[in-house]
Amino acid sequence: MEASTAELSERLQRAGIKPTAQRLAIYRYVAEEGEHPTAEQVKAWMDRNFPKVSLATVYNTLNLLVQAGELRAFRFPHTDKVVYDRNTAHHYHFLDEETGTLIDVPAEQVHIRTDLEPELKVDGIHVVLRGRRRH
Amino acid sequence: MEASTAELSERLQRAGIKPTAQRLAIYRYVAEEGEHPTAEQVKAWMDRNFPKVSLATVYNTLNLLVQAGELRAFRFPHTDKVVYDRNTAHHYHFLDEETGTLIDVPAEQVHIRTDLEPELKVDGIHVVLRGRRRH
DNA sequence: TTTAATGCAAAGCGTTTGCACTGCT
DNA sequence: AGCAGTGCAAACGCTTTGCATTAAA
Repeated sequence: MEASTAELSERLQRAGIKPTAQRLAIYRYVAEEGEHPTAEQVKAWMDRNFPKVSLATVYNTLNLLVQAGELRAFRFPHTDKVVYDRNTAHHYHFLDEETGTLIDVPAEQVHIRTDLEPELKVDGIHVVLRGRRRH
Repeated sequence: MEASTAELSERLQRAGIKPTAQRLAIYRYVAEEGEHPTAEQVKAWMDRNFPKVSLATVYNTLNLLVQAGELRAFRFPHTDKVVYDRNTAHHYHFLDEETGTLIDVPAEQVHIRTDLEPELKVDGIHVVLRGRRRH
């Protein structure tokens, strides 16, 4: 499911983002290749595949994509770095504490029932499952 | 349930922490008065109640207390600042998005059932409920 | 030609660290 | 005297910002 440059470009335009070459490269990576990358990892990929892009542009573009809803940004307990997630669907995460790897968990695989005081109205739930993946 | 200085002092000693005046003051605040305070808030309280304590000592002491298991440190999605929690029992949090207030939620009030691929072995779960408290 | 995007370096924010000094024991 | 604890300022890691330069419509 490799999207063409034209497709990616169109998706950016639809999101209200002018599809410059730098943005397309970043978008291609985070939307197709990167697995929960940090800004640092995006920058490293760009250095290899689209040299001369500044870290500021990486951050600016990632923030744009997040604001446009094309990407989600998460902060996890185990690191200070923001992690970008192409999965914009409702889902949770499993953190493999051995490797630091994040694994998407579909919302249907986690069932939560709360029994709170009635004045607490829940609008959303954040779940991080911590553990190990057997190998 | 105001603990005496002697009691607090003893608790610190039992935790392997030498009870200096600064540490006692910080411990008194976070263990009895502060509601999920940040280091900044601890420092502000100290400035009012125990002047001349450095920010470094605040951080060092909070870290000591966390290592000793007397306190827990959390990072939440809505802020970069670490939040200290005197509740060392297994519990979750409700974040009032209107006020930024954190409310402890006893573990018994949240029931979670997961249905993951068998190779994912869960050791712990992080839950943050986001919403509003009706008033 | 007007406007937006980029690159660079500096600043910002929360937290940590190095090191000299203080004060118990 | 010895040594843990403290205070100060500098350093740190990640992210954002200001501003001059470049590219695009």
